[in-house]
Amino acid sequence: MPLQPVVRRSVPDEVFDQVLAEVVDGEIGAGETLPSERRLAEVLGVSRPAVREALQRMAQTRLLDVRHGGATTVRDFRRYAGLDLLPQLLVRKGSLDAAVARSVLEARLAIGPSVAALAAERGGETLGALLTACVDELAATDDDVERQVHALTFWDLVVDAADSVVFRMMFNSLRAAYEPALEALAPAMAEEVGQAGAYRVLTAAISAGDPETARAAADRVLRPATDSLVSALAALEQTQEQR
Amino acid sequence: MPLQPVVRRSVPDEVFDQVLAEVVDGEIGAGETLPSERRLAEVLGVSRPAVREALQRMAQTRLLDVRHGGATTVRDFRRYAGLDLLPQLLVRKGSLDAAVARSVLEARLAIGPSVAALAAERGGETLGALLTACVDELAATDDDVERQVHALTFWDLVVDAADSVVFRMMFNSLRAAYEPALEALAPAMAEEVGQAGAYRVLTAAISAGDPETARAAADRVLRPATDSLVSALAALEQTQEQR
DNA sequence: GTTGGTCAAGTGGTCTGACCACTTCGCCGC
DNA sequence: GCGGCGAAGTGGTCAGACCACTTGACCAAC
Repeated sequence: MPLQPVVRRSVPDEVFDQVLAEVVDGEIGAGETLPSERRLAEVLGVSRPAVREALQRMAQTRLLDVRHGGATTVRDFRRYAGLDLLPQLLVRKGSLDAAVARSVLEARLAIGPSVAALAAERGGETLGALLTACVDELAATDDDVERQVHALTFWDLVVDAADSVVFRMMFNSLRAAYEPALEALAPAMAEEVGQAGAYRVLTAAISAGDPETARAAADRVLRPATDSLVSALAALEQTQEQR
Repeated sequence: MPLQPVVRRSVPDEVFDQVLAEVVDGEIGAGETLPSERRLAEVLGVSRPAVREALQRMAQTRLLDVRHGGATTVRDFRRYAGLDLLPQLLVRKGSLDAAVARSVLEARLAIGPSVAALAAERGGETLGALLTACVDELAATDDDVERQVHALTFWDLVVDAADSVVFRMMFNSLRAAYEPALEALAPAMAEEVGQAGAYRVLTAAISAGDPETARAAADRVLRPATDSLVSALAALEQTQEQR
């Protein structure tokens, strides 16, 4: 068994997670008020600064509305939460949320091709060589986890070449949600990252500076696994509907 | 002159913004270490908890790496920052960053049609009526700011109907960046939100449950303004290249 | 009755100073 | 050279205090 890094959870982290769970699971609905910082500190058995830090972090994520002198109220996270909340939503209570996972797959299928097209438009001279090297590495290994890492690097290069901050940040957010579960997802993604050929075609299109071909090639890289996983998740989603 | 709400900036807010600016402007490069919390508190003339709160918020945004007992180092925000950083990047030092604005436009043009297609697939019975009501309101006013608000509501409904959390959160993040500048952008967006007819076509396609028509209609709503603004920004970007 | 003022209670905002837990790194003895 | 020790410096946490603000009840003046 591979040794795991020791997880060190600070007190504010713990508080953050607990309050977040209350909010996300709907225990405290939007518009309701949270207990006061002092009260929370007392109940949780921690100091007020610790509570405060956690609440401020939640406020920054637009999950709380903290008003000086007034009460702290819960906001509707569905309406206000940004993409950075994705990791917390994707894996809740230790298991993957099927609806969220489906949504992630849909999003990357929608966005990936557009990013590839932009990369084809704007990619510099060296891009082709970098991508090729990356695909070579992907093709050279048999390990699905390693393949995923290389696929991620591949897309990282593509996103860089697209030269669009918003896509860059979207990619960062998605990766932040994806990476922690990378090992667990290895079997699910094996189908996709095993197709080195598809990545080669995409690389060629991008290198050639042909946006529309690149868009289609990217679709061909992403669609098969997306489709099969989405239907698998749809089945799972039925099961999960115990909420 | 319309009365403005009083802005009340807390000490940690102030610290957060200052440190963020240092990081985003590259004054402190990725990998470099920040002064210690005590030192920062002293230099900024505030208490350590205030500094701490700001730094923790930055760490949550993946902009800093805070290690117990060790130094606090700056991470490469280009590689790690999530979409929630968008507002801070879009308007820096009080003025709009052209490259970021261009990127926002590109992203919404890439994503909007896909969301519309999903909405057409999944939209319920009442969706059409809601969208129509929204477009009616949009068509009924002459004020460009109001029109934008209605357009935003329109897309809000579409995103809801698409029933995909990731797109929902992307939309939330984009809106959070967009709304503060809504008034300033009114002239730029007037062209788009003035085309009530295009929104009607899109509404019809979504109501009809026809994904591909909806995709094309959404493209037709978004593309004209996107194209003209992108070229305007390209010219501006030349000017801004004094960095 | 409505308006506006006052005041107390409760909340978040901030500070101080202390101590704990951890990392770093140089010194020391082997 | 190498392992271990320990001081110094860093972030983590706490307690308690006080300030600033909102809220709502109460009351006076119109």
